[in-house]
Amino acid sequence: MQRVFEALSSTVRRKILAYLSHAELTAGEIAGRFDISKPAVSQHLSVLQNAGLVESEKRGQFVHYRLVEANLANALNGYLQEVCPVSRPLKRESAGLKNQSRTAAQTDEAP
Amino acid sequence: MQRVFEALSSTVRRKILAYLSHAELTAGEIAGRFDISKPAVSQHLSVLQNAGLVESEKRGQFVHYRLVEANLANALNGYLQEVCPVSRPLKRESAGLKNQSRTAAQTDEAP
DNA sequence: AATATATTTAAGTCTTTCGTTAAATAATGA
DNA sequence: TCATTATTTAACGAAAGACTTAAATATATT
Repeated sequence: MQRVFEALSSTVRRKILAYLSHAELTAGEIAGRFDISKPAVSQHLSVLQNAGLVESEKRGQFVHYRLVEANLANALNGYLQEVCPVSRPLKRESAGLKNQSRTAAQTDEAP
Repeated sequence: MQRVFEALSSTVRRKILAYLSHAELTAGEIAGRFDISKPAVSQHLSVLQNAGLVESEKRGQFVHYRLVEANLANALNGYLQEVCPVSRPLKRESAGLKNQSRTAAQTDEAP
């Protein structure tokens, strides 16, 4: 929990997760999408991996990274239900979603 | 988005939110639940307030803090829907849309 | 074997964050 | 008014985080 939220506190790391949500990528492909050095990206990937949000597999000389969706979803949904108990805020929550011009959904999402 | 995740990256701040999920509390009541100084807690409350996760109201000499559940839920659910494909089919289904696949843009920052 | 490519580790700097104590602000009550 | 209580602001040092470049490791190529 601590590591997940710390991992998510960085814009670069959230962007990495967004990239990985579309496709598995090598470390180099990820680094190529940022203006920072490869070692810097490598460190960000370590943080994400230690948080359980990504996993890596070495194939040949490349290291492929992929998102671990379940861990991200469980961490965020779990925390949400801890702090925003489902019983109480359903109506207010979906009203808020509509208000923010995001399509309202996921009020009854399974864990 | 940035401020929300930065706010959530601290254990103390997540605990404050947990306390506030059960009841509205004054700054002093919150500070009394931690072993750090009152100014430290006050700063944490500022971070939470700047992130839109809590709001405060001064009544007499006390400042009462309460959780803004909708903002927390929207931030976390919104991010999850961006990054976790599993949440997207549900979203489509409940919205009755026949949207093809993921929208490629909008990776991180909210519109 | 020698070289090139992909990635990580190491070491150092710079900035940010987290805590502290002391002082300021504001409401309460003797 | 003066003192007390509640809270925040200010200033500062210690710890942590995010970069950098240089070096190490591992795989592929010639």
